[in-house]
Amino acid sequence: MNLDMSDEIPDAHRAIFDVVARIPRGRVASYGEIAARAGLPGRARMVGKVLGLAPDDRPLPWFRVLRSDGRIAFPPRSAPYREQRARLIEEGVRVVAGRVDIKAFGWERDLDRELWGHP
DNA sequence: AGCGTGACAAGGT
DNA sequence: GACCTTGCCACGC
Repeated sequence: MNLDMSDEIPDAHRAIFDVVARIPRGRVASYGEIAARAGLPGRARMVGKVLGLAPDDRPLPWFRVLRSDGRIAFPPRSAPYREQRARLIEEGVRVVAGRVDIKAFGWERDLDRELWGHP
C-alpha cells in the first residue's frame, strides 16, 4: 500500500505548488496571497514552510513569493536572499533595498488591469 | 499540554 | 521606513 515516505503530499501542499507555479514571469505575490489563492486563507506561514520542502526536481518559481510588504523574507546577505534577489532581477523585477514595489510588480496588478484596463 | 520558533500579516509608534 | 506587539498557523520537544 503505501509507498515510501512521501506517502501523501497533502492536498494543501499541492494546491500551494500549483498556485506558485502560475505566478507570471516578472511578477510577484505575497505568502498570504498564495495561501488565499490556494484556498487556505490565513495560512501564509504554511506557504513558507511548504516552499522549503519543495523538491528540487520541480522547477517552482519560489523566488516570486515575497512578504506582504514586498520585502524578501530571508535575512539580507544570506545565500537564499541573494539568490532570490538575483533571480528576480534577472527577469526584470526591480529590487531596491531588498524590496519590490508590489504596486508595480504584484500579480494582483494583472487583475486590476484586466478588470478596468489600468496602466 | 505548554512553550518556543518561523520563507507571515496587520496595525500602531 | 524601522521597530514592536498581536494574532495566526504548523511543528517539535
